[in-house]
Amino acid sequence: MRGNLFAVAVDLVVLTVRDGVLCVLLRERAAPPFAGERALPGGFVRGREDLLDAAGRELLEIGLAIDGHHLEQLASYAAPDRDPRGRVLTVGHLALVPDLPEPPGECIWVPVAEAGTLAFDHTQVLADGVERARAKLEYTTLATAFCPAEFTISQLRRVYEAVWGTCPDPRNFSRKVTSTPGFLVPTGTKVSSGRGRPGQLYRRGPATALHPPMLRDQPSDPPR
Amino acid sequence: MRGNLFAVAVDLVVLTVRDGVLCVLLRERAAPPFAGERALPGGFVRGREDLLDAAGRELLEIGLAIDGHHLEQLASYAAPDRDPRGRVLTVGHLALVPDLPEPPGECIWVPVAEAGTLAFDHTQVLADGVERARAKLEYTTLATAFCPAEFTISQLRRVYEAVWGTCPDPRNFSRKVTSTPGFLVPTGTKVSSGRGRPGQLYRRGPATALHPPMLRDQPSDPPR
DNA sequence: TCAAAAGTGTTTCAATTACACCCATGT
DNA sequence: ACATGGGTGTAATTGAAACACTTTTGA
Repeated sequence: MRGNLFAVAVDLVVLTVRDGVLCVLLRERAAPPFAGERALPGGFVRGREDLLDAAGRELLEIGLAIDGHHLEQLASYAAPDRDPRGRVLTVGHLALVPDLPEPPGECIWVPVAEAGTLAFDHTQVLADGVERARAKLEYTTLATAFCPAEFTISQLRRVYEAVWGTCPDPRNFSRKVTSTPGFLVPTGTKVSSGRGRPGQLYRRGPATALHPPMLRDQPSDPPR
Repeated sequence: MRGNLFAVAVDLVVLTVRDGVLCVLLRERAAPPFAGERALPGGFVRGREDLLDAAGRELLEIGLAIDGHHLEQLASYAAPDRDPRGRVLTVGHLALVPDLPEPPGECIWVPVAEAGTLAFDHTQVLADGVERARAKLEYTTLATAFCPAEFTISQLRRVYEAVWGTCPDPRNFSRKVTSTPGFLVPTGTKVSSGRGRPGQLYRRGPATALHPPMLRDQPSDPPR
């Protein structure tokens, strides 16, 4: 078998919305390389694991339950000098989780806008993950992955505002999501958010696609 | 460094449109494993190559020039038993080329609908590649990657028809693509396609995104 | 002259936008 | 009572779908 051998890692772009701000889960590296710098959580693929299994295990080790969370493969990165220890290919994964009371494991939540430069090529992996999340909010129902099991339309709208930085008119947004079949399932109960009229509670519906899509004001120009 | 070692391969989903039919480039495997079966062209990553470099080299070895062709990473596949020789991770790539007079190299053009079951997990890789191409025609100008340097709107429309199986009304399609700034650049010359009124010739413009997108009648429901 | 393909004009319809207005609740 | 957020009604606007019709070529 020609070709050289690689260690294969999975790295996780775990995104959430905290207080209206899109945040990513980062870990400060204890050991070299890049000791002391911030990096995406991740680790090597073990034994007979498949990629998504390895990513799920890393989520578990961080302290996040697997099921109920969105987890998908992003892209692979294998520049020859990306890891000084040798040839390491990493498969970036995107995980979306609802707001959690405490940062899990040894990790910290950092606003995406303040993430700065990360270890390895994780700056690029993070950028790709955020762009993927932004794009998918347009044409899928993925925004619910940022919400707890039951949520109001306001909470869902705040997800769009945090991820996109903007969002359509609240009243039209409400109509759009409730009129898409299978997007939201009303629970029948209402909840008060402190002030104002209480909102209807919803769960995720079975729909995944959004037709027609939700429109951003100035969508970014993705590379072909 | 924990974790086991992998051989890393790149496999290519090379798509083109021949006589109005979406075709994929396949190679019959000479050596085990899967000897005699059809597979996607590909090979192991060598030396200090990055992934896209390795995919470009494979394209060259097949006999296709690199530049001018669209080439992008698709996804990685690493199921533990996908290759009987051991742990091999493959990074699928998508390449789009215009119709070529002869099938390059040792390869054959096979209509995607007749590809059947391929070696390894290449059936899945092909399906993912086709789905990516279908999706990208909606919101990018990628269809021009299937066309030669100069082409008519009819040729471009036939790309949509081949890839999607359907396409909007020819007259509205014409308006849509010509009214999107930067999609098409008229060359000023006309060309006759045997019968009927000659059409205007165009080149690719600098635009990559399509806003608003081209709409399919029944878009497939992509996994979240 | 006719068939075939390119391209324009125009009507119809669906969806988004914008915004006036009412509803329900906490203070 | 009133501020605050939830939600409905509705007109204006935009863009796509549908299709009649003209233009330009080859046979």
